[in-house]
Order: sequence, then C-alpha cells, then structure tokens
Amino acid sequence: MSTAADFIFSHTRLHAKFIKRLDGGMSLHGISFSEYMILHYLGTTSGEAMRRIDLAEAIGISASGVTRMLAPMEKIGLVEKEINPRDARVSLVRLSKAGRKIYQEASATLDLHAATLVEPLTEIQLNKAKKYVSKLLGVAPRLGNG
Amino acid sequence: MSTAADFIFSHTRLHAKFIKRLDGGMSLHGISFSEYMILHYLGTTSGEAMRRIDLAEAIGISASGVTRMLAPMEKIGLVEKEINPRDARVSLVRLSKAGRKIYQEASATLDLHAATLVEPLTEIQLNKAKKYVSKLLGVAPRLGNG
DNA sequence: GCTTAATGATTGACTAGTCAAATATATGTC
DNA sequence: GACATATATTTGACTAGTCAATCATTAAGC
Repeated sequence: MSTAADFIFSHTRLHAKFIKRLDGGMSLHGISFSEYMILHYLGTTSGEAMRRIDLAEAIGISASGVTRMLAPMEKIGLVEKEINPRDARVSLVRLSKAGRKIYQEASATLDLHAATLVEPLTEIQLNKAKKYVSKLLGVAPRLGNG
Repeated sequence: MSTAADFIFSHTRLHAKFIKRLDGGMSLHGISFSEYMILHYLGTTSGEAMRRIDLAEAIGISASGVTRMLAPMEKIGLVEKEINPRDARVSLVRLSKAGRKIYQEASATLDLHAATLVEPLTEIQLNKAKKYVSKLLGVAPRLGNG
C-alpha cells in the first residue's frame, strides 16, 4: 500500500473519530454535526440567507441532501424559508432567531470538543496540519506563510 | 470559530472529497471504498481471517454495519464465512480467491487515485501530515484473532 | 452442574444521505 | 411570442450505515 493510500486510510478513520465525538457533543443542543455546519454557514454568510444549492456546495453534500436535512430543521424552527423575489426557482434559507441562539450555544460546545480532539498537536503542528488540509482541498490557507 | 473547530471543518470537507473520488475509482472494480477497506484488512492480516468485531473496529464502523456490508460481499464471492472451532459465537471472515484478485487490482487503482489526491503536498509534507493524523488518532494497535 | 453475566453476531426500525427523474421557473434565440 | 435549454429544488427509490433488542454461545461464581 502506497504512502498516499495509507494516509487516506488514516484520514478516513480520523474522520470517523471526529464525527462520532462531535455528533455526541452537538446532541446536547438537539442537532447533529451536519446540522451545525448548516447553522454555521447561514450564521456567517453576509445577509444570513443562502440558496440551498450554495449550502449544499458549502457543506459538501448534494442538493437533495440539503432539502432532506432542512425539512426537520424548518419544522423545529431553526431555519426559515424565504422567497427570492427576483428568481422564483430559488428558495433562500435563513437562520431564525431560535436558530441563531442554538448556533451560538452549540459553537461554544463545539470549540470545547474540537480543542480536546486536536490536543495531541501543538499549536504549531495544528497550524501546519491546517495548511496541509487547505492545500489538499485546493483552497488557499487562511493564516500563515510557512 | 476556534482554530481547532476550523481545522475539523476543513478535515470534514476533505474527507468528503476523498471519499467521492475513491468511491468513483473503486466502482471500476465493482466495490465501494468501504468494501475496499474490508478487503484490505482481510488481505493483510496474518492468516487472512478476522472476526467480524475486529473488522468493525479496524474500519471504524459498528458490528451491525459489518454484518450488513459483508452480506452482499459474501453473495458475490469476495469473502467467505469460516467457523471458529474454539468459539461458536464468532464467525470468521476470510478473503476468497476472487476477493484476493479484486483486492490486488483495486489496490493499484487506489494507489493511483490516492497519489493524485495528495499531489498538492511534497513527500516531506505528506509524511508530516501522516504523522499528525497518527497523533490525532492515538496509536491504536491492530489486534489479531488469537 | 446450574445460574448469571459477558461476548459475538444478527435483526428490526430508523436516520442520513445518494442518484435519477420530475417540477417549476428563467433565459436565449429566432 | 414560442420553443429549446439551463437552473434550483423536490420527490421516489435506494444504499449504507446507526442503535437497541435478541439470540446463541461461552465463561464465571457458587
């Protein structure tokens, strides 16, 4: 098995570990980690409203996956549907007030769990790891130049 | 959002990218990436037979998940069931001859795709990345079936 | 040696997605 | 203005798992 394949194997196992832990953490707030991701993108996008298709692209699932995830979130009042007056095909999604509150509370929990998950790395190592992940994603890293 | 949480977000997106690509690659051999992982652990364990529960632990899914995955793999002849004479509770899983062939062919394909996926990193960076992932996973020893 | 507890595997009911097709609307071309 | 084509979303049918309960078997206590 090549080094590259071996790396991806380990990456996959690490993902399973991360998700298991974070889903557990988010369940205190009645949401899954995927749902947290949705709240996050809605909460940090300018205007706080997004098209479903952009949300899908942002969190890396399909458009139909977004439809299916949003249905219960709408039902429990985390997000609201909003009509786009300029294009009736799109239905914008917006954080509700309750959704914003959950998002803020869940963010604190998430940060705690994330911190313990990355604890085996020093801060310098974590920054390097982040840089590598950004490179692999094909995205410019947000910080640093080394 | 903390650095740690940001890192995990990116890690999650990278996982989605990896899986999408590798599932595509493995489909040439009629299997998914998860199924490849099973073939891999069976193919590289000493004796080539494993207990289902150890397989579950190895690839990071639940015992029932393993039962569900193995059913079709057994049906198409990739793996074989084997009784443990010392403990009738366990049913060992073994690579069939056909499974070994598929495993070897799929390994070549996997290495190719994995290589292009990690191409943005130099060899030194990849080794560092691997080291970080191992640290984050904690060093989990691989158990045999003794 | 009988009873209770632990272990390995499977099953039932469920969740979270996938893809392909259908629906609704918008846009470009003539 | 009508028609073909593209885009955003939803729906139907399906896959890949999860957890809790159950079954079969083994191990442990007395």
